Amino acid sequence: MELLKIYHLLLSHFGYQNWWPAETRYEVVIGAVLTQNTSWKNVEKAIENLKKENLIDERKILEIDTEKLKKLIKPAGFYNIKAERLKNITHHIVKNYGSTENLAKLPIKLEDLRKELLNVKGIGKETADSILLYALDRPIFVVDAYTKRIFSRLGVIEGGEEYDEIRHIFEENLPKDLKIYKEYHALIVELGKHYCKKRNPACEKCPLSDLCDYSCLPYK
DNA sequence: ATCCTGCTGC
DNA sequence: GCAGCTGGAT
Repeated sequence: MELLKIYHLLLSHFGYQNWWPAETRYEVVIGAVLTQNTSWKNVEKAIENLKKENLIDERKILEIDTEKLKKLIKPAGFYNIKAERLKNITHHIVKNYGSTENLAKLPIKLEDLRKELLNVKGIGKETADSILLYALDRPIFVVDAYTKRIFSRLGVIEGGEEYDEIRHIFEENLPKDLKIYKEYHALIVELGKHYCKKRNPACEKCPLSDLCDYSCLPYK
């Protein structure tokens, strides 16, 4: 498996992404929920709205009226359910750990913490893993729609595999390294957005074209 | 399989 | 105009 090689190709093409773009752990949690099926650009606006009101704070999100929260996060779309989801995950964190910062310090087993997050309504596998990796610094590989698309086009996976199966493929073929996990997923997103697009992929310029049979590039 | 939503880029 | 977006629940 050449997953590490692909990582280095992406890294030398795009450079370090230094994900996740956030000032605090809790801001990562908020971003992870808000970006569900939503482009980051729109999430930025929602987070800006929250920052203006100094709301990137677990207690304040719990205190704020849900209708007001909906208005503030509106730019991120799906604001009705996302407001509830933000309340849900925040309530879980505060009730059990006091704060995201505090949760990050606790020596809870990764699998246990993951199951716990998945029990929060509105937190699925991808959101849970994003929180674990980027907010809590836990070594877990995040799989998203870009990951599935890119690596099925590359032929590394078939495409129909389940989330955790794909996650295991990455975890078993990469060094268990936080930095690599964080950067790799960020690089995958970058490639998916600008090159390995759903339609009209830019295969000619793709840094992985040498490894990929998906496109119909001439003389390949 | 469908619903939930605003916004950007083409 | 409308496809697509760092999904999840029903």
